[in-house]
Amino acid sequence: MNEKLNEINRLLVEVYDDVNRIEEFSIKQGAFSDISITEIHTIEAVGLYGSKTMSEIASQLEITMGTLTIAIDKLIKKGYVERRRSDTDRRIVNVCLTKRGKLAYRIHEKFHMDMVKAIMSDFSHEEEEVLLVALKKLNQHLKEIYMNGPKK
Amino acid sequence: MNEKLNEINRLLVEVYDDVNRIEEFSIKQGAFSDISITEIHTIEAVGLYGSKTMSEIASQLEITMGTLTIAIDKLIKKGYVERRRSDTDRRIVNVCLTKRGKLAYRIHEKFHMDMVKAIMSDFSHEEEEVLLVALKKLNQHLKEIYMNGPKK
DNA sequence: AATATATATTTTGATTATCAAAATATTTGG
DNA sequence: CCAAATATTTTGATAATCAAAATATATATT
Repeated sequence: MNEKLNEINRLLVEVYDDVNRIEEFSIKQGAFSDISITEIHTIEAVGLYGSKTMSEIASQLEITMGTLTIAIDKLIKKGYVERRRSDTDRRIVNVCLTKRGKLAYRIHEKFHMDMVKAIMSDFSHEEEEVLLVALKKLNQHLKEIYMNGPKK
Repeated sequence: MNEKLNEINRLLVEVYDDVNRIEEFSIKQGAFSDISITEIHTIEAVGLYGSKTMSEIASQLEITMGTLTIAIDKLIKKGYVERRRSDTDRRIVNVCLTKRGKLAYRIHEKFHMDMVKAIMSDFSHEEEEVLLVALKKLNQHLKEIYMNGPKK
């Protein structure tokens, strides 16, 4: 019994590490080698459509606004995002993607889709369904653990 | 079709982020709040039994030896590992866990097991089997992507 | 309206994790 | 014995992060 848990744990850890490495690798190789994974995630959080405030982005990424300010400064320098003060409330800063930022977003999105496609191509339709259900449960459970603390 | 891929992708990303947060949280709350996730992973790489050389640990963690030197310095200060020069080849440094290091290792291992147990408790025996197979395939696939580059 | 309080963001000062390249110490092959 | 190889550490740099202080603006209260 414990043996199976052990194997699942090992597989999860390996999958986790691999995803990390592959994502890192795909960025370093691609057309946008001047940005890091962290920066791609910031670009993702800004989103394709319209603009978001600093607080919105920071809370979505679960980082402080201080950290975000620096991240956005750098992304502006590199030409991926724009910063604009709101006209209606001049405390608020609106951030949106530039053309280049949107392109980076789309390419990263495609990378993710290709990865998932590659993974799924091995599965039968039935297995696919089970995996979907399993992932939902897994996700649900992790959220619960996160809410209530990991104590057993 | 694309819709399902999208959902699987979203679930995978969420699971990934949750695991990260939960692991972080579990360390910060527990008996070893003076070490980070990175440090726990270094402790894991040193391993419970015997000792490992700096090169072995660095290559396992895929970090440079310079980075590892600093990490080990800090873990020694905090009392989790010991450094000893080999008697047979005085260039080589052997690192092993202290009592405290071993305890941290075991507690982190238990955390992982508890998490997997919590996840699996929701699954029927059949689902469990499918998940195991799915994880194996997923893992296999990721390794292939990693080897051949993520280009489709 | 004037002032106090609240809100949104940036700045400051610090820490951790990381790398590449240079330096050091030791071993091994000729 | 010396040159080359090997194992590690040191150095100098950068990225990502936080908490707390500072700044700017809006809102509420008297």
